[in-house]
Amino acid sequence: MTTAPSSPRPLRADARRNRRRVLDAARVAFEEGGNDVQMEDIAKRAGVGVGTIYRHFPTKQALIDELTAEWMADGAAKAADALKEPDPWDGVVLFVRRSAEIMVRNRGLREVFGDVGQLFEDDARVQNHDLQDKVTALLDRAHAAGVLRPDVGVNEFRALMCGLAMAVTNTPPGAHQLYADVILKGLKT
Amino acid sequence: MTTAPSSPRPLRADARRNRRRVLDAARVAFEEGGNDVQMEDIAKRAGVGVGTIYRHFPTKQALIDELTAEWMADGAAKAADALKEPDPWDGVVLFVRRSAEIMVRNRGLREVFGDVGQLFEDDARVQNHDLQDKVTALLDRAHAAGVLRPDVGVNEFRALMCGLAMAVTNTPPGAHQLYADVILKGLKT
DNA sequence: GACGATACGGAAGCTCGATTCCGTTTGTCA
DNA sequence: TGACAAACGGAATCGAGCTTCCGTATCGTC
Repeated sequence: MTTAPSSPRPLRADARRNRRRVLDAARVAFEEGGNDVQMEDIAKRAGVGVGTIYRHFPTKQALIDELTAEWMADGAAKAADALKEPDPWDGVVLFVRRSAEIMVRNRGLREVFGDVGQLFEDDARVQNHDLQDKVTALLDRAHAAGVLRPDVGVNEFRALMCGLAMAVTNTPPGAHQLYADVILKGLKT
Repeated sequence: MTTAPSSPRPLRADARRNRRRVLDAARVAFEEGGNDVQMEDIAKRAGVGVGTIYRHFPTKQALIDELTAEWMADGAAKAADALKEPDPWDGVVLFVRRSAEIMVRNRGLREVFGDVGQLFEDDARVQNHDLQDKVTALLDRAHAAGVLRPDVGVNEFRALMCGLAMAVTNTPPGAHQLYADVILKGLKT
């Protein structure tokens, strides 16, 4: 996933620094502008030339994938938090609410989710088993406690989260918790 | 909205025929492939040259807008049906269910909805007051009967429908009614 | 402090799709 | 049926972005 975790000699100091700058700039840019930020914008924000981006990431998509992996890891962490909640239903509520909050601020993530089909069918591109597993655990626990609609599995849940992302997209600030509430109410047994 | 409803001389017979063919081909194409169908595909399906499309519609966007207007009109008709339902809540249910069904089959419409901000803020481009008004009536009636969450107005409802569209997007066939149910349950007082 | 390997910047190239243009064809009207 | 306007087809043009390339600058090592 990350470039060369193994053998070849370590990056030169300036290269390491630039790689980080590119990633940071790209993160901000994609969170704000989604897929239609341009490579040149990112380069400008990072204070490097486009060529430098390509030295570190073979394509725009590879760069996005790297960020996506980060976002998924964050999500997995959030799910892990939610699992710490003693009450199974509270766990679900917490996770959905937080997800809504995150998605309001991250257009790139919303778009990635819109692509779900592609993203999740083919596990080659972005590793997300961790997120997948944690969410499954969260839902299983709620099912076992009989507080979550039994016909909602991970896939259905994911689709609903995509929906939430969409609803949240062009929405007056603050309203996003309303959508989270509607979905939560709909999910409860 | 439609090209020149008024003064200039009527279209020649072949032109009229071609215009219809283009529109029909475009409808099918956009329903299936959304915004990324290409003008040339449409031309091919319609059995005309690209030039002919441009004789009738100044840009690709104009063509999409024309179809969008049709889709909105359909939606308004569905909302009108729903208003005929004697029970206010049944009306909402009917409308949401049917909308879900329609959206599963129409990628173009889903994408248009994804753009909601643009589409509805600026009423210059596509006329949709009719849909807007009918849905407002539907919701008002349900509010008055006390069966619909009072904090859900047209805008919130629209956002939720967008969400539904998204959820429905990469979904196993048949599952879309599940999402409609979840949202409906969440909407009910 | 000199040399080779690495990395950099950003102009040029390439691809893909929308849109334009114009020589040719077809419909309409007398 | 002939003349003219209207419409057609589709090759050529144009623009937008991603990606490549290469001359120059920097790093790390001896």
